[in-house]
Amino acid sequence: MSIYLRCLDDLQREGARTVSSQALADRFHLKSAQIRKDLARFGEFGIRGIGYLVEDLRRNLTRILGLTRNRGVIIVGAGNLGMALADYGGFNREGFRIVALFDRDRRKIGTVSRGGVPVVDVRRMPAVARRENVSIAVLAVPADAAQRAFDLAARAGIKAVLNFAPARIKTRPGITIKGVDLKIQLENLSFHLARQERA
Amino acid sequence: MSIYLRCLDDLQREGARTVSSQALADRFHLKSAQIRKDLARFGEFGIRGIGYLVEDLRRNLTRILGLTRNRGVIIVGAGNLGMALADYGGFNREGFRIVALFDRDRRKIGTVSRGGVPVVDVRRMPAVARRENVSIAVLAVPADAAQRAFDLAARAGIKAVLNFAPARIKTRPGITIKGVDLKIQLENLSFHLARQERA
DNA sequence: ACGGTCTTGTGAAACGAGGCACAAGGTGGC
DNA sequence: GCCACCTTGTGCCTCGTTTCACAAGACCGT
Repeated sequence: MSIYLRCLDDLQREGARTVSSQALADRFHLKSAQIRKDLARFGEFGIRGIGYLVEDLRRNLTRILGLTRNRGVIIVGAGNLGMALADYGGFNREGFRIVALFDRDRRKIGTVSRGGVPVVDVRRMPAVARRENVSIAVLAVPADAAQRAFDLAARAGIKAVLNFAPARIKTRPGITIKGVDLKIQLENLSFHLARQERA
Repeated sequence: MSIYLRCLDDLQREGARTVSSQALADRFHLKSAQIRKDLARFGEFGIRGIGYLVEDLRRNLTRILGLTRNRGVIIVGAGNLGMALADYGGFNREGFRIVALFDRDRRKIGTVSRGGVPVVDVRRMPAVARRENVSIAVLAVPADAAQRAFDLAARAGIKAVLNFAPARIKTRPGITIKGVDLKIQLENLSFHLARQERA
């Protein structure tokens, strides 16, 4: 549902001052009623006869998504994956701010990623997380270190976790965890392929 | 739905010869009826009074998911992300086989990743993909190269694409595309956080 | 000022996923 | 052989989500 926001950014860049639910629906291969229902859940942002004011709707969406203040994010694990995620795409412009990478390897601690994100000793995670008021952590560690990394993040006051490690993590109440397991993604693709091939 | 397979692997390692839908349900915090419905969609694998034969069900699931022959996978873009994905976790054992990384950078071409995956000139993609009968590609390139990479993969006969670039790609009929956009993931987490904070 | 034409918001209908309960089928003990 | 006991497959129901259809509001040309 947050992909609407991305679309609004595009529209704003294109200079559109207003947009109708129908126009949005076309962009997403959806029905216009769906768009209206989604948006109406959080208040009446539209104007009948006109549509939605792009600028206004964009502000409201960023507020609803909790992106008013740039949320701090930490990345645990400064391997290839962690580095890649740190330099991914310009978050820093749009709602998120990668505060630091954490690792145990002494040779990595003290360096910075190509994008300028510092690599910090994992033991300093609680201090840094609290000082910068970080509530989101990304786990980019090997599978066998995932649970430990999670526990550490939990102790550091993290409230939401994005887990890239191919491991099932035992969470605890009050912490949202979302897994991004590449193998499952590939299996879903393979499943779709198998269906098509049978048909 | 494909996470069942992972569970069956675990069970087989534990030496279980048979498993009931109830036992599976407990592992996933689901109801037993759900499991049975899911499995019955593809045929009657269970035995009344006994449950499911682990070995047998596992074979059937891998067949349904199209993993009977290890599917070949290519990765486009040999940056940090591509390298990390290539060495991710032991796919090669379980259904997928990373064939090659592709890149345009001459300094990278000819090298191999830590896990032993070779980096190949992007112009050889069609030849390699067809020779190895690859049908899945992973896009790990910058946003501005994503569309070009996709077109290239399409010409190479790729039928399914996993896109890590933060860009919307114009697909074409017959090709399944699945986006894994980190920013959207983070926004979803932020949304959940915002909801909790308001409550 | 006023009819025509947009577009939103929303009640009603259609659809699909998830859960319950039970008949059918199979095992093991006696 | 028979009976108590399991477990699957499936018809029914419930509930949330998507879709449709329409009244209410807002602009525009005349």
